[in-house]
Amino acid sequence: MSDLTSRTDVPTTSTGRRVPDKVGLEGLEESWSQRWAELGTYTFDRTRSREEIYSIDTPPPTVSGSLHVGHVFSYTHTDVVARYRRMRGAEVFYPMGWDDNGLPTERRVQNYYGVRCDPSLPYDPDFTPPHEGTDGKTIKASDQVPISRRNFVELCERLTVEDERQFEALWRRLGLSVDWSMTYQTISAEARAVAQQAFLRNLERGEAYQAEAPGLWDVTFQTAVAQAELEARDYPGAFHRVAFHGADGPVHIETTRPELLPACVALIAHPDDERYQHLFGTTVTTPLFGVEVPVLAHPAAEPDKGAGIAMCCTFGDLTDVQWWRELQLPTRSVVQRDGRLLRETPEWITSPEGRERFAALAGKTTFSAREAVVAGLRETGDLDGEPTPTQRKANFYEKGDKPLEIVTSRQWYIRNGGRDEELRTALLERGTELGFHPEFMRVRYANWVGGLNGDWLISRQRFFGVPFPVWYALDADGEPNYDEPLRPTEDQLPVDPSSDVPAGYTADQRGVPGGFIGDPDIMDTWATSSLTPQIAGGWRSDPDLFARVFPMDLRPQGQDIIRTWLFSTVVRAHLEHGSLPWSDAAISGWILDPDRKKMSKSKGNVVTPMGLLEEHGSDAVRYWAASARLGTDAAFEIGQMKIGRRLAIKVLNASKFVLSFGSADEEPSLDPALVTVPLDQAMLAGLAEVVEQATAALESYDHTRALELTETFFWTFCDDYVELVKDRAYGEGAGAASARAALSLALDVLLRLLAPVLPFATEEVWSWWREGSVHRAPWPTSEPLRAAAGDASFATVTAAGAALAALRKVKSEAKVTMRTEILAARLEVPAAQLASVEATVDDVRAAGRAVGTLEVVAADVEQAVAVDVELGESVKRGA
RNA sequence: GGGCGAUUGGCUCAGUGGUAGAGCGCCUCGUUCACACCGAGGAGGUCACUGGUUCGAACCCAGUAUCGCCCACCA
Repeated sequence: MSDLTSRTDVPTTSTGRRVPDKVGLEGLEESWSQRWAELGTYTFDRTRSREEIYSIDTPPPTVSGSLHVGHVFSYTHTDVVARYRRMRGAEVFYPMGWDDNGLPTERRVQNYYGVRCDPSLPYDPDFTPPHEGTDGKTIKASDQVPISRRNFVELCERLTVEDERQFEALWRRLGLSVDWSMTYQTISAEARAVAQQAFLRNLERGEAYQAEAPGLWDVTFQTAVAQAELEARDYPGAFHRVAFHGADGPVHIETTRPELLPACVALIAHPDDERYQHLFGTTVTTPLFGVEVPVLAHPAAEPDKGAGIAMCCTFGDLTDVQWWRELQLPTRSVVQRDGRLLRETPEWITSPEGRERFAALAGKTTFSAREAVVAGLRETGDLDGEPTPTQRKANFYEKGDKPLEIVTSRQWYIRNGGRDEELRTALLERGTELGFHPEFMRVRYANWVGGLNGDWLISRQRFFGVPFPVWYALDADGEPNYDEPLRPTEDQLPVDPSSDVPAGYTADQRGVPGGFIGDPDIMDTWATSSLTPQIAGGWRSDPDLFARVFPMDLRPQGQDIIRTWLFSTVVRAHLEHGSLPWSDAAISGWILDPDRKKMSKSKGNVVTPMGLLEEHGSDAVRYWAASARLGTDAAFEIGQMKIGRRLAIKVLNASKFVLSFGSADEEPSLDPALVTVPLDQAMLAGLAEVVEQATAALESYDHTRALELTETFFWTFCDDYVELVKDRAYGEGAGAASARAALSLALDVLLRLLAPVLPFATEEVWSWWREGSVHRAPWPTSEPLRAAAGDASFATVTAAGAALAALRKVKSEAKVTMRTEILAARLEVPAAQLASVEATVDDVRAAGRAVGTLEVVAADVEQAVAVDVELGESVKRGA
């Protein structure tokens, strides 16, 4: 049994043939995926050295998300690479991860079990959820039972087991050559420990820091949002022309956010703007609220925008933040974290009328506050004209549906070059060291890094996720000391500061003066996902393994997450290891539906991947995926899968035929010395060329070109070469032996060339006549083929094929069966092909049933043509 | 506004300086001896547009248009 796991570095001696009478694709996925599992065909051998290993940082799919054909598409690309590298002799490290961290899982667990995470609660080891599997029904927040973070994580792990099973079943059926004993989960204790350890080291080196600063905030999810998660969307708004009161009369500004009037801290115009020179240095008062604010000059003000003079509020947009910071303006925030205005009138509004105005707005949403402010401005006559509707761009959290507000909060950041020229340059340099496939994806990295405007915000005010592993000492007044966080040691990780206690404290000191509190926040999912090489490679728990796989060779991923996953992984590896996380990145494109739109659930055209595999067969679906080059969007095309299916079936049938020659007890010979006939040598010469070109293509991550070359050769091999030699191969003697050896040699090579794309059909055929797995067989090289071919040229096969086609054409035009004999004919061939056709004329005769005289002459023709043909009696249908 | 990619037969895509290619679809025909999940033959394109370079351009250069995506733009 162990023979299938052993490497076949040299062609094994064949042990005869076990070709079934009937061949087909049905059932190959089940039987082979099971056998591969039993035999450990893809088991990773961790004794190999770094030089012998090819390691892949596979994207962990979000298990709570739905399975999508896009997954099948891009994971097939990776598997083709993995199988190729394995056959090239590398030990492939190809673990699968499950991403069960983050909002999608949080929501599912809430609904599935009817619970809600409350990190302030203690762990309950005997907790039983109130519901179990509520069939997608949403449980109202008020009905959800609050539980500790640890209980919540346990439920998550329980729920995702089922999701993972489904994914694994799909991947096995698709034929991913993953070592299934090596999977990881992004919410596992190990992943949490890795994320916390990496964070603590960042903290120690000063790469992670806390800051109280204005930042983008989602009022629905009530969490801070990072630059990478922004999405600019069109959002309807209106310009309001509003009068401020100056000493010399009104000063008009235009704003889309009149509700921020109470948060106004200054009016700002460009220093060169002549219209406002006389106002610089003076003050004006805000309408309605009567707050005195200065008129200031700043170059970021654009004279041709709006009125040319802007109202600076804390905070309406990122320009406000810039002005606030650079002009050292006061902070007068009125929008709270829930998206509503302050409930109490702020102290900077002093006039009784202003305080009354604000009191009427207190606690309102920004939307109703805006209506109220506009009504007020109308009343006082400070609204000049009517609001003009406009379509503006606003920043949204990619999962949210309300525009982001800017609020001040204490957050954790990791330095990513966003405010540090030296680090930015270093990270841009890393980008140039990384091999992007395709190359043009590189600019997306450079654009993103070049456009960063701040460090990486990694803290989230959510409940489910990896907690920050720090506590803060409370002083005698109960105020936390944020400057010196209390840290665990690395061997204590993972910790949950909401239930674990820092060294030197006892549990009853939590939250009391002189005691401590835990950091309430969790890390952004990218803070964990950016460490997949470290998690999968055993950075923390298995340094021996890590040394053998890191830095990894390949990161396959989608183009949409270059700015997030790819970049953040580069940042973490750069900071922790001073290296790239991998040498190459393979970027897959989108799947487009027939309307050329990205396939999505909302379009209602989602096809379940398992259904696709069941209907068309895995090899067929893989063929479709492998036909699309990296970085190129591909159409979801059933037709392409049918072509793949046809190819897989042809592989089975042609192989069966090739293996049928010779007597049953005779072993197919792979002896190149037997190949003596020019046509056979010419075919092998062509195959040698294909091997070289396909190998070069795969080395440069161009699996599509490799497949195309192989496939084209394979069809020519079947349609022309096999047809030409089959009569001879049926016979006896040196000619027959030559044909049979050439057929076997070609089959042996073609199966290996096709194995990465069609793992099931090729393995099935391999099992008929060879030992071991084709997927552990060595990738073919051209040398043995060239040795057998001598100086023969594939042009001979082309010429003979063209001659055969000319004979077929006569019969096709005469509408007779191909078995009709040709009693006499003259073949006119291009002069350059004359020698080739003459050398192969016996095979051409046999294949064309040219039993009588066949004269071959050179003529001024572009392609071989048969003239003066005398056909024998047509074999009619049913005759 | 800046950038990246795409634009080739009805469809999906190759082709990156030397007389337009493949597969699917279509048309005609054939077939129990590997394969009807088959085979043979055939029709079908001024290579988005305009200009330039060149003996010669689908391919190089400049510009235009359309589509997709990334980034920026929130007064």
